[in-house]
Amino acid sequence: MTRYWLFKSEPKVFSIDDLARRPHKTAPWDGVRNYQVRNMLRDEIKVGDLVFFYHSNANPPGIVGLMKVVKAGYPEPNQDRPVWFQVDVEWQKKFSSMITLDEIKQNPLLQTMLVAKRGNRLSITPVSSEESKAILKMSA
DNA sequence: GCCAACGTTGGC
DNA sequence: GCCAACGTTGGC
Repeated sequence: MTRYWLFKSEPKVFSIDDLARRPHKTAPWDGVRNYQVRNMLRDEIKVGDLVFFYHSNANPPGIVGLMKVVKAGYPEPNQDRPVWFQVDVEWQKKFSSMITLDEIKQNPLLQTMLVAKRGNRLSITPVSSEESKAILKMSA
């Protein structure tokens, strides 16, 4: 069963277009420094899982496209004590228009999304299959 | 183990 | 740039 996730990135730092320009449209998702998210990267996120790319700190913020996990959690290179993990993601598609945070908040099916809740700061969150269907429908 | 101070995230 | 929310740190 395919699982869905939402990964946040500031487009000024790394955008969906940056991912599309990578060799093989693939990049390691690194730099996570939160233990809860680390554990998801290490234990839960699997090859074949689909990932919504969310632009945070953007104007407006929102979901801009879809990625796929092509390599499951492995330690970031050159780490010593606290070992941080990364996965590799591959660009799948960019939505013809972004689904803004505002639209997410206004869709009754997406009220449950963590990203719609104030104060949520996790850079990676699970997305239910119902939520993912609703998002994909909005993007069509 | 409590909790105040501090740092970071991210919407606005 | 502001600031609310919340995770982390470190003194006790």
